[in-house]
Amino acid sequence: MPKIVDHHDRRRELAEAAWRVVLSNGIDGATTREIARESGFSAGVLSHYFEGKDDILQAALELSHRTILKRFDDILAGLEGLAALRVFLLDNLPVGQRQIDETNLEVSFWSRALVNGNLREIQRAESKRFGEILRSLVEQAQARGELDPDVDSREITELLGAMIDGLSVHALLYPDRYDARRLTKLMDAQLALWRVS
Amino acid sequence: MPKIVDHHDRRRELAEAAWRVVLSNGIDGATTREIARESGFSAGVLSHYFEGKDDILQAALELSHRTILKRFDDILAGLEGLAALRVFLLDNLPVGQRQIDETNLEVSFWSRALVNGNLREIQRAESKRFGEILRSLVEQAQARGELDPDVDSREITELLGAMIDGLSVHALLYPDRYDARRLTKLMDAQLALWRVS
Amino acid sequence: MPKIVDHHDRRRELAEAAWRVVLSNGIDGATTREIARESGFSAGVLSHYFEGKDDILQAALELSHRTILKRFDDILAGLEGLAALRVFLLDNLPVGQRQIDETNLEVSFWSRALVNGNLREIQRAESKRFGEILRSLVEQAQARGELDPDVDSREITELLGAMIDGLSVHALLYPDRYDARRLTKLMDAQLALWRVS
Amino acid sequence: MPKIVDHHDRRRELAEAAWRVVLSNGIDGATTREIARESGFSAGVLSHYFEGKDDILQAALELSHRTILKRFDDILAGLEGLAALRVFLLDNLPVGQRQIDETNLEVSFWSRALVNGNLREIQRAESKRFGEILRSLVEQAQARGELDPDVDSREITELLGAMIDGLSVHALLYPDRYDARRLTKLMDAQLALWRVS
DNA sequence: CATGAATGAGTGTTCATTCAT
DNA sequence: TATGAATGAACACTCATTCAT
Repeated sequence: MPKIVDHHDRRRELAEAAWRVVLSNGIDGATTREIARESGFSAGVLSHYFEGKDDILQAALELSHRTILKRFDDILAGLEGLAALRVFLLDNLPVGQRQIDETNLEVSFWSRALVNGNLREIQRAESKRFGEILRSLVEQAQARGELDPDVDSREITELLGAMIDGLSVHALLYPDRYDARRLTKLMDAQLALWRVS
Repeated sequence: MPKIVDHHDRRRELAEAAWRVVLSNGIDGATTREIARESGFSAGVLSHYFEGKDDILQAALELSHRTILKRFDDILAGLEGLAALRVFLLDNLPVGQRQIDETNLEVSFWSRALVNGNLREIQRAESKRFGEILRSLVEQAQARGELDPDVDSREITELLGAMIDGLSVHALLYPDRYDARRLTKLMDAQLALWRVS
Repeated sequence: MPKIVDHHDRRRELAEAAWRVVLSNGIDGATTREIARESGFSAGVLSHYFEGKDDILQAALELSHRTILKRFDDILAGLEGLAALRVFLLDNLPVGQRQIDETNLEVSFWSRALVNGNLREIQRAESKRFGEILRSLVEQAQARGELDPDVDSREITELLGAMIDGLSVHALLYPDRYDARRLTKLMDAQLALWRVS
Repeated sequence: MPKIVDHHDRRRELAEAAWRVVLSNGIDGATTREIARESGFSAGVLSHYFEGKDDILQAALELSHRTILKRFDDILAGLEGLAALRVFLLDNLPVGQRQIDETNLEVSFWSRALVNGNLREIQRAESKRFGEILRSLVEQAQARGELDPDVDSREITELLGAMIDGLSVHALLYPDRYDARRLTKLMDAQLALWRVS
């Protein structure tokens, strides 16, 4: 019997390598050779686990999404209402190295998603999942009277979602202008706008 | 007797071609050959006016920035306070084809700027100019009592700037979810949060 | 207690798979992976039974030759003279699916045989066996007075042999121009040229 | 003004290199790198003149066809009837190095034509042109009473065409069995079968 | 005996860049 | 100044082959 490798595990391992390469080299510098090198395998191995380069990059993006989604449970455990919403929002800003990396990957894929339907669909699905969680948290906070219940929850959700991505890209491009404290302060200020006086 | 060519004009001409190619092919599909073809010149001509491909792309980005900045004067002519601020913000959302194209180019460059110091500097400078105009408009609106004067103008500016880019990328990636009307409504809703009651 | 496998049988099994792959994919598209897949075995098994890819292809060719030779006995059973010769010739033209496949394989190997001594030797040996049978049938027909006995039997043999391969390649490349009836008619016409008036 | 290269000339030059590489390495060993090396140019130059590898190989085949067709005029000049037919047939057998090379190329492409529609069409067209010339020569010889006028000229044409290709492939694969003299003798014997007694 | 993971050389192809004209 | 022929490194990808299990 040959060495048995779990196909799923190896795919993940290679997708993680792709993830790291996109972060360090940019998405344009993420060549299959470099991904293979980063993974510690030879170049040919990629073809056993992926259809091609696009497939690897998609897998890296989806891996990042899955990682982020999984973390939400831990983050939100024991929290409710506005407190949960705030933690959720702050965790989706580049306030720590982990979040910086995840956001970096996301932004790296935006330019490609503009001209690649597959990537756009992946991000659309993630955006939908993200929006649903966000909206549910917003409505919970409204129900508890912590946020103005008279404002359409969809409006709040879309504004907060846009704020997340807008602050994220600014923080990544101009890290000297937006450190974790500033991001937190800005997000709190935005939330405060919907507080009931 | 050599043909006299305005160096500056020709650079602009080529940068415009690069601009169009980035929009249609994506920034990864923007090859020098394609830019040359789009410009109507031969491939070799690029080397007379640009250091290399990066230089062409930088020029295209800077051209887009200059075009946008020039338009602000027209847009804001005759307007003051909140009205001016609102028009300024809406003009920076992808509400029309021109704005969609400009935003598309901007987003296309973000991924490269993450790993390219030159591009990052260009965008930082533009962001600074943009932020100064925005802040001045915000403060004007505050001074006129149209926006809450007790909120730090820098805070409002940064939130609005983030909102612009966040809504922009969402509208580009998911155009079915964010049409011009929705973007306008959302931006108005955000502005209303700072209205004095 | 190792599993007992008849080495010879397994080679044949794999050679048959190679035979099928050459037919469906062309000899250039006959990869070891595809041959393994077609055989139902894993890729690595080929190395246990063959020296390498060339060896597999050789085995497929030899298998085809053996299959063809074996069939001659059945075909010629009970026939003599010109009738036997005619049946032999027609059976070597692409008049049915079996013959089409066999001819297809043969033609597929010609290009490789031009630059591969091993394959050339295999085809030379087959050609020799084929020629000997053909000549014996020709001489039998001559002896029976069915074909002109004054013509050198080697000459008739070589012309008939060339005619077989020439018609074969034409029929494979231009199947609309040469169906089974036309091939039969042409071969009969050629034979008739040596009939004694 | 840059060095101006006649596109058609350079294509021909490269197609000739491809022609030589197919002869020396076989059609499977005809890599673009090797063709470029043989041409004396770098690998990248091929893309300026051909769509891809298939296009180069097609061009090599078509070049060979054009070369052969052009020679017919010289060969047949001043000849008529059976004499012309005989010279035409002999020139299409591998009796000299030039003909050997041309036939070699042709046979090399047969295996690919079996699975490649483009190549098959090219060879079909050539076969059609060849057949038309052949038939016209046959009919001329029949009209002059040099060949039996009672035999269908199409039948003679198809048999001679098949004989050409059959003898050709045999001569290429087993050159020790078929030298120029033998090929000539066999072709003459075949022609004699239709002579009027 | 059979597996299939892994290799790495080699493939066709693209592309930014150079430079003689 | 503008051309476009030519370069050659780099790219994604394929594939025959090896070998530990």
